[in-house]
This record gives sequence, structure tokens and C-alpha cells, in this order.
Amino acid sequence: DTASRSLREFHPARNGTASIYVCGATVQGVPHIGHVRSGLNFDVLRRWLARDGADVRLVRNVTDIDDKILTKAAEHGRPWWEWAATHERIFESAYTALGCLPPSIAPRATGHVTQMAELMQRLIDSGHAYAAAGDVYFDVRSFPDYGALSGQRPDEVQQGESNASGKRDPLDFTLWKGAKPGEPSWPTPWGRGRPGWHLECSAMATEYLGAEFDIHGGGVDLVFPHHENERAQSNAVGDPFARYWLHNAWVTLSGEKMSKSLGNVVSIPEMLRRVRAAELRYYLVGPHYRSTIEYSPEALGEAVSAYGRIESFLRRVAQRTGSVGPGEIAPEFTEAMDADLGTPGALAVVHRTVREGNGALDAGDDITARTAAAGVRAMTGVLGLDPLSDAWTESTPDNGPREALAVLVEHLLDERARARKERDFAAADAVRDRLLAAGIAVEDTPDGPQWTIKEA
RNA sequence: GGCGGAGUGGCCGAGUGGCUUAGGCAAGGGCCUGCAAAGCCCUGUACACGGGUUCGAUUCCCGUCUCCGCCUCCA
Repeated sequence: DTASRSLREFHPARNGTASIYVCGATVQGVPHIGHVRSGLNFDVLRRWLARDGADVRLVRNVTDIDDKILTKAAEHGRPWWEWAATHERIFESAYTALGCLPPSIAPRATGHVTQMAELMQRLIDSGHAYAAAGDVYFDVRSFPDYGALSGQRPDEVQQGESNASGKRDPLDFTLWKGAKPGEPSWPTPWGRGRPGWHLECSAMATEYLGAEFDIHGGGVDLVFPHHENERAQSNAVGDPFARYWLHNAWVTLSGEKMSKSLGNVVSIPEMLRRVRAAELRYYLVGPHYRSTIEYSPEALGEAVSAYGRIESFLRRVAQRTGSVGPGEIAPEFTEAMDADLGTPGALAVVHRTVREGNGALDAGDDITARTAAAGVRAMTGVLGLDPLSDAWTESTPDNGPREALAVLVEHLLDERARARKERDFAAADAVRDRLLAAGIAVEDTPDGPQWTIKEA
């Protein structure tokens, strides 16, 4: 819990439920690996909370109106709403490709002006906000608890440029931006304008989760000022707001935060051309959510290998003993996950189970191997990483070509088997080499040769 | 200036006041295999630096150095 800077045991406001609000994307560009880390972490959180039946409500908003969207749309000669919608879809498909369950709702800022106006009215009525020159501001000095979430002291905060005309205090932040010529605007009692970033989240969180909800999340950069301001807006009018605050760390590149302005962005669509979605997910979910991930292709490659180990174990078991459904989650796994979403420890348990399962397979103990495989499926499943999940197969429905390929490969393997039987290993190896050159790896197992398409 | 995070074995990456050999990747040795691959077994032995507290610190405290983030839009 960021607010108390401590680990607090999770008790939802209502037993058997969990309500989560995550700050989603400002849909001004293509998602990069860092954006997706946040989505992934809260997907793991919601899956974990839901594993024993909790009714989880997850709201992940879409900021579809802001300065950058307007600027970029204008640069490209497109309407702002088209620019926003286009990138919203790209974000959406990135989350989906990576196996994120759909949120309960993905509300857009522009669809909640009514709720924002209501909140502003309450703030003005209670003396915490004021309208000035078309804008509406939050009066920070009117809320003594300001800074409690982030640990900032208002007087120590480095003042930004206070270019706004009507501001009473440089600390005050904008709830509503008065309309400017050529910009989209919506009507309010204080004139036309568009939403301030902070206001929309308070309004939407309250709309869908109520005045008090369980968890509010996002990236660490949002702690101040965004979440501090959200909290101020809602608490100032008497809404309890979030009970727990969770913030995920960055994905950095060359030691620097990934951002458009630094030009060090690794975009998701681009990445998914190089690794499979499940592998990328493993890479991003493996480290603890509060640890910075220093992105490197080498580390990503290690994740690919590690994930492949889990995958090939399940394949071995299935080939030997038939398909296996998800089974029991090991107690140590639960222990790790319950301790602040300890995915590293949880994955250690998965790997230990894989090793034991492989050992059982070698020893001919199919029962133990199947139990292990079932456990691995259950545990990886709750992390959204089950290699046998439909989430991964559905995204590549190219079964036609695959089956055709299978026929051809099987034919070659028959040839190879004949050669091996006659102990003509040169001929046998030639077949294997040809297949390998075509990107198909052949392995001999006690159950006969197995082939897999090698990843690039 | 204010607030916060981090420095762990070849690499990634957890964790803990004394026995966690975390886990993975890579490496070496072995078993298995016609060979290979996979798998299994074994091996490495780390906690930035300097003090302090303690019977005992990588883990707690203080200081130093280095790196990073937030305080402006940002996952």
C-alpha cells in the first residue's frame, strides 16, 4: 500500500468481492512494453484475487482526450477522436494478445462529463474548488491532508510554471480546462471546456466502483501528482475512495525510463513479431511488480528459454500420458502470491514442480508426472501463463498450413526411421539436418521422434 | 531543494538476522542417447564501500559512493 508505505493485509470493503481501478492508457500512441507491464500486473492481481471465487470488478479507464492527443492528431491531420479511437484499439489488442482478461469496463473520459460536472459541483459547494476564467481549479490549501499519499509536503513541491491566469495558488491544479478555439469542448455550468486528467479518474472510479473501493493502481509515476490529486478530489467531498494503493515499477531501457521523448520505446506490436505473447508475458510477470525491469534482449531471451522449459515439460507429459487438465496449486505458490503478489517465488515453485515432474517422467512414474503437470497448469494458469491456454492458440489459428506441414514432416521422419533401423545414420542425420535447416527441430524420445517448429 | 526506489554469484532475478544451495539462463562434469536434443544428477558460491548494533548481518542502524524515478505529460 503506497499510502502507508507498508504491506497491509488485504480486506475488501465487501467480503467475497474486490474492486480495482487501474489508470489505463492515454491513447495518444502505440503501447510499449512499459504500458503493458502495468496492465499485466493488475491482470495477475485480479486473477489471483478471483482464484477462489471472489467477484472481482476491474475498471481500467481510457483517457481519450488530452493535450497530446489533440496535438498528435493535428500533426497527422486526423480528427482527435479518430486518433484516440485508433490507439485505443491498438492498446486493446495488445492487452488481449498478452492474455489480459478484459476489464469489467473500460470507461472513456469523454463519456463521463456528467459525472465530472457533478463532482466539480460538490467540490465547489464544499469550498474545495473554484471557477476562474473558464477553468475550474482545486483549492489545494483547503485540503489539509494533501500530500499524504505521496509523502510530498505542499510547501516543498517544486512549483511548475503557473501560467494560468485565474489560479489563486500555484499549487492548485486544474479540474476542468476552459474551451479554446478549435478544441473539442463539452458544456458545464461553468462554461464549455474539457476534462482535466485528474478529475476524470475520480469521477469514473466512483461511478463504477462506488465512493469507496478496494484497490487503486497504476505506474509509480502516477503517485504524484495524479493519484494524490484524485485522492484529494474525492476525499475532500467526503468520499473514502481507495482503501489500498498499488503501484508497479518501470520497464527501463539503458537505465532510463522508457518514453517517447527519449526515443527509447519498445513497442508491443513490434515485440510480438520477435517473441510469442506468452514469452513476453513471462518476461514481464516474472520479476516482482515493484522492481524495475531493465529491458534487454538478452534477458528477454532467457525468459524465452525458461518459459520453453515449462512448455516442453507439459508437452512431454501430454505425449507420454495424454492431455492433462489444471490441478492443484502448491501451498508454497499460494504463500508467495499472498505475500504482496510474489510472482518470482511463485514461479520458483512452478519450476521446482517442472523439475520434479521431469524426474518422474524419466523414472517412468506417470502418475506423479501427471500430477506435477496438472499443478503446473493450475499455477501458470493463475498467472495467465498456462502454455496450453486457449488464449495463446486462438491468436494463431493457422491450423490448415500446420496440418499440411505435419504430413510432410511425418513423411520425412518415416524415411529417417527406416534409415536408422538399417543403421544408416548418415542418411538419418541428413534428414534431421534438412528439417533443422527448414526451422524444424527433431528430438528422439522413448515415445518416438518429436518435432517442433523452432522459434526465430 | 523536497519525496521515493535501487546496488546480490558469468547474466537475469528473489529473499532472509545464523541451515533459503530461491528460481531461471549460461558454463563445466556425469547419466541417458547410434549421434544429437531434451531430461535427470552434481559443481560454482554472491550479497557496492566504511563504520556500528548483535553471540552472529547480505539482511537492522549511521555514513560514503554510484544509479534510477517523481515533484511538468507519462504505465
